[in-house]
Amino acid sequence: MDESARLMTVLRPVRAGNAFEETVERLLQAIKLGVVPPGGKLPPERELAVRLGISRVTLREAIRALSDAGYLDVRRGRYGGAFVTYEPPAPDARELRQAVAEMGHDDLADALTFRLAVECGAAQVLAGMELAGERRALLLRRLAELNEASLEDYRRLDTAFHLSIAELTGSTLLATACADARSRVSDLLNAIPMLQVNLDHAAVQHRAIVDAILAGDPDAARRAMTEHLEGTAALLRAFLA
Amino acid sequence: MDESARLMTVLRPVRAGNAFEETVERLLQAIKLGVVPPGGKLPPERELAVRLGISRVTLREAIRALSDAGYLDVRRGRYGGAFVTYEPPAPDARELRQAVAEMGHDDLADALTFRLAVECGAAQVLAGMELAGERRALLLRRLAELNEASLEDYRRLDTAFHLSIAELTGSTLLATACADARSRVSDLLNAIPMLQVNLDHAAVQHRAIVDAILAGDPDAARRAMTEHLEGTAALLRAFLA
DNA sequence: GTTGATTGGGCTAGTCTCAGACCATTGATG
DNA sequence: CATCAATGGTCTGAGACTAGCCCAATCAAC
Repeated sequence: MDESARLMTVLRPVRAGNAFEETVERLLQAIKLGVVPPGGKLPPERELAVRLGISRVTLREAIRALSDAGYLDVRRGRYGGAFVTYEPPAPDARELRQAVAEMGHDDLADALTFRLAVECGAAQVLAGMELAGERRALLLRRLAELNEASLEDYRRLDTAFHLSIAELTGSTLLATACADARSRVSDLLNAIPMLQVNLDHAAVQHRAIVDAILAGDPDAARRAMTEHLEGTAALLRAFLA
Repeated sequence: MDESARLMTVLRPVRAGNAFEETVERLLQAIKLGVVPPGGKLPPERELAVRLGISRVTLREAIRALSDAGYLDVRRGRYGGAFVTYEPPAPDARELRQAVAEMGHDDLADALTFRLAVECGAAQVLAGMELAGERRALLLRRLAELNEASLEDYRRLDTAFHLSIAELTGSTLLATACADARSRVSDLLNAIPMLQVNLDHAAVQHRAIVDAILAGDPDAARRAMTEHLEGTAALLRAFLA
C-alpha cells in the first residue's frame, strides 16, 4: 500500500516453479478451460514441446503426472496421443465451501478483483472498437452456442464466450490475462450449482453485454459485465461466511 | 480469432527466456518504472536472490550485465551495493519514431490495448470500493506529489500515481498487470516531448480520475481514465503514419 | 588505528533441463 | 497380411541453474 508495495510487486519471483510444475499448470489450464475438450487430443509431444518452449523430456514428465492423476489417457502408436479424460465434477456446495477455504480468503478476493478488472476492461475496449461483420458474427455465434448448450457443455461454452470478448480486441496480452483470471476461479465456478433461475439471469446478462458491445457503448458494456461478474462473485463470497 | 486462437493463447511458451534473461528484464522493469529511483540502491544480492526466487549466481550475472550496460553502479563493502545510475533519456521525437518502429506495429497496439483495459479496469474497480480515509489520503498525496514534480521527476511520479490506483484495489494480480503494461510502453512514454500544454491537460485528467474514484463513480472513473490514456496513445500512434 | 558487521566476488559439487538420436507400438491403407 | 507413417518411450552427453561455503573489500564505531 505504501512505497514498499511496489517493491513487492516488481521484485516478485521470476519463476512460479520449476519447468515441470509450470508445464503441469499450463496443461491443466488448457484442460480445465476446455481449450482441449473432454475426449479431445493434445498436440503431439514434439509439437507441443516446441509451442511451450520446453524439452520433450520435461513435457513428458508433466503429461505423465496428469495421466497418473486421471486427467489424461495416453495412447501409443499412430492416431495415438494424450486424450483428455477430465470431466468437470458435478456442482457440489460442500466441495465449493472446501475449495474456497483451501484457496485462502485473500487469494480469492485477489482473483475475483483481477477478473472483474480485466473482463470489464476487455468489454469496454471491445465496445469502443469498430467491429467488422465477421467479428460481430463470431460474438453472436458464441452467444447462440451458449444459449443452446446442454448442462454438460455449459461451463465450457461460457468460458469460450467470455474469452472471445478478450480475443476479439486483438490483444494477446489481454486475452492471456482473461484466460489466467478465469482459470484461477474455474474450480470454484464449476462447484456452483446450476439452477435454472441463475442460468436465465446469466442469459439475460450475456445478451446485455453483447448488445452493448455491438452498439458501441463502452459504459453499458462495462456495467453489464460488472453486474454479470458480481453476481457469481456474490455467490462465491456467500460461502465464506 | 477462431477456435485455434485459444490454443495459441493457452499453449504459449511456459518461459519467456532463461533465468538470466528474465532476471535482467525484471531488474530493468524496477529501474525504468522508478521503483528504485536514480541514485537508489537495490536490495543486497542475497536478499534479492531470495525475493526473485533465483540463485545468487544468476542474479549476479544479470546485475553484471546491467552494470556493463550502464544502468547500475556496483560498489563493494559495507554500505555498498548496486546503485541505479540510469536516468530516463531526454524526450526526443526521433528516438520515439525509432523506438516505435523497432517495437513493431502489432506489439505496440497489443500493449496499448492491454494498458487501456487493465488501467481502466483498475480505476473502475477502485471507484466501486469503499475507501478508508487512509487510502483516500494516499491517492491524494500521490496526485499532489505529481502536480508539484519537477520535469526530472515527472515520469517517475506519474508512474507512481498510476500504479497506486491498481495497488489500492488490494489485488496483487491487478497491480502486477498494470506494472507490466506500463513497463511495455515506458520507453515510448519517456520519448514523448513534455510540453506545458500536455502537462496541463494531464493534470486536469488526473484530477478527474481521482475525483471520480473518491466519489465512487465507476463510469466516470472509466471515462476519465480512457480519455487520459487515449490522449497519450494518440500521440504515439501519430508517430506511425 | 583496530574491529566487526555488511556487502560484493568467487568456487564447487550436485540437480535440473535440453537437444538430438534411436527404439517400440499402433492401425489405416493397399 | 505386409507396409509405413505417425506417435509415444527411452537414453546420453552437454549446458544451465542451484545451494552452500568461504574470501575480499569497505567503512562506521569504538
